[in-house]
Amino acid sequence: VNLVEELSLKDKYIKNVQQIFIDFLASKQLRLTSPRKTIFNEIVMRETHTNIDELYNAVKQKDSRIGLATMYRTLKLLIQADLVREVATAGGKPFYEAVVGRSHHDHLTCEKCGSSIEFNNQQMELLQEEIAKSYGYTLTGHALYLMGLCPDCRKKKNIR
Amino acid sequence: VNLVEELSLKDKYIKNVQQIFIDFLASKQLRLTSPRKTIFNEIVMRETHTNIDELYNAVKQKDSRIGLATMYRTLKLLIQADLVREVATAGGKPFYEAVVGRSHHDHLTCEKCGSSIEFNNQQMELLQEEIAKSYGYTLTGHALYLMGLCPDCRKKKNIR
DNA sequence: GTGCTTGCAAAACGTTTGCACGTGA
DNA sequence: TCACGTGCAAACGTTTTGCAAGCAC
Repeated sequence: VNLVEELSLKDKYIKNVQQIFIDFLASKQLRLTSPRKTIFNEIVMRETHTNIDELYNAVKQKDSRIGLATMYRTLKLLIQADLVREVATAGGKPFYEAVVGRSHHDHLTCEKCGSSIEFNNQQMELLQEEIAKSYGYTLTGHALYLMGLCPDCRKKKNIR
Repeated sequence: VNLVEELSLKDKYIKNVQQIFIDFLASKQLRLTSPRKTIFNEIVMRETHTNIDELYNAVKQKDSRIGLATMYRTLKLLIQADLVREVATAGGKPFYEAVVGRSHHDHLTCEKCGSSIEFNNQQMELLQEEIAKSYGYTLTGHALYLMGLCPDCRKKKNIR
């Protein structure tokens, strides 16, 4: 696939996801407005999680008239529509990430420098199913955060 | 062990943990005050996690003069002393739980009724170590939240 | 045209901080 | 004694909300 094809594939993909959002809105008698479109595109395009500030800056660059309140309101809609997930963090500020089109992953975060790796481990997924089942639960989702020291920070720590 | 013995064992246990807190305070030229004692007892006695509101209510009942600010300040100290852990939640309000004397556990929560089971799975712990290592990280901690439907809620859902 | 949406500013919320007064070591 | 600790209230940063004007359907 060359670059042009790739771009058009991505476009098509976003169109499809956008349809999900439109249908969701329609089902609640809500309207597809320009701010909602802008915010939708900004978050669904992203490859990794972001926080409100980053997202709002990006949105403002596309349309500087959009207010913070609209960000929060639209984010809530996207979460309800199951297109975006809000993840609570230790620092208090949650981050947001697109759900559709992103393969499932968990997070491995360095507690020193805050850098974060996303990983996926099939054995882990299976084990979780098993544990839930053993308590009579049906697993519907999970969140796993591994905290650690990244190679860089461990090196620095040893030198000091 | 009869009830009286059990109580005295628990007392002794708390005395020991209290000593950790006292030593921690001393090492920082901090003082063991009456509010700190009250808050310490209230959280270390608890078998499961709580939030600030529950904790503050309990503390107020013991000594109504204690202010919210002191709650937060003392909680911070207990976290620094590694006696309490703060856990971020999706709803925004974190919860707190004693670390010492509580064996390690993860959470399995029903997304319908909110009830929560604490579990521990050794295989899971080992697998996490492995994953971290495979990315060059040293694992220092983790948080795992399984979401699902508890047996009761699944039953109800099927009937409807 | 109707009623959902918006930006703005104000309010609300949880948490932190400055300060004068209290208190433990 | 005197530095640390406290309660109170004010400040803070984030998120939500009320409102009048705007816009989608």
